[in-house]
Amino acid sequence: MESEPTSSQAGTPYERTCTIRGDGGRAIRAVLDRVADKWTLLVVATLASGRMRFTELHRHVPGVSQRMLSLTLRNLERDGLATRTAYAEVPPRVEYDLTPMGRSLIAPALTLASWAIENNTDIEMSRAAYDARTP
Amino acid sequence: MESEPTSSQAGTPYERTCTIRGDGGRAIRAVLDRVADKWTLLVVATLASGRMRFTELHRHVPGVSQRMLSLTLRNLERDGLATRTAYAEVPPRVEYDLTPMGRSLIAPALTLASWAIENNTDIEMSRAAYDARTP
DNA sequence: CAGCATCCTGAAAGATACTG
DNA sequence: CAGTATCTTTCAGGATGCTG
Repeated sequence: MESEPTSSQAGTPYERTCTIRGDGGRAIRAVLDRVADKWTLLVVATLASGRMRFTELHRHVPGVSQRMLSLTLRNLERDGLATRTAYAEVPPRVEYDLTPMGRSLIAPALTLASWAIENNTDIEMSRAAYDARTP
Repeated sequence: MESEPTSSQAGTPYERTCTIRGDGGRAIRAVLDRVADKWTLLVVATLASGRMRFTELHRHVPGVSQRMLSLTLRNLERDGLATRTAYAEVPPRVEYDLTPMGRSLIAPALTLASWAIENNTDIEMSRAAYDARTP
């Protein structure tokens, strides 16, 4: 990782004003590296309604491939955000569920999602306008 | 042996329980496509303390290349999250600032960042444990 | 100073096929 | 059912050099 030359600019007190990157952005990096891929938040959001098995998940998360779902779930399990329970039955049954930590991610994600919903139109329009005046 | 009949899905009323993906994930997709790249949130966070010019920004966002900073800023401007003001001087001076909409993104981002800070250690440990038992 | 133009790479993700 | 195994594509992002 990178050492922090935060002292480069002693005169700027903005680190105190905005804790979002008080550590040089390491926190943001961490959370983004964790959840900013294409499927993680979607899977977490789907699991938010309760435990679910693989195929169910596959149906409920539109567009995800088996491969990506599999990878995403494994990472969630690895990070301690979801549990995987395999039942020794035939046919096999595997159920996924959020851990308390996984569930604690829902609220922050929801905040962001709400922001997205509220501002989506404005952003869309801003883009269109920008593209229109920029050939 | 049938275990308990996982009462998870009765039809699918979970869309009401969890607005995070009530639209099939389009909102999440939208916001992630917007801010989940490597630099956007960091730049927004940096601009949160006030308007800044290019080189200043370049110094304050550790690790960013000129190219990526330039691209990030252009996208922020395009999305209506930041403004770009060029002064007709020599040498040139260009200042960037957040728009109200851009500023409104800070709080949600902060929520997520806080979650990251709070849970980072647990996740790290979970990972280590997972990797240890998975050769 | 504030950038754009190029070239290049690795990692993420999609498509498809196969299995315990 | 619940996944792997491969192969291929894509493209974000880094490195470098040049300019108004």
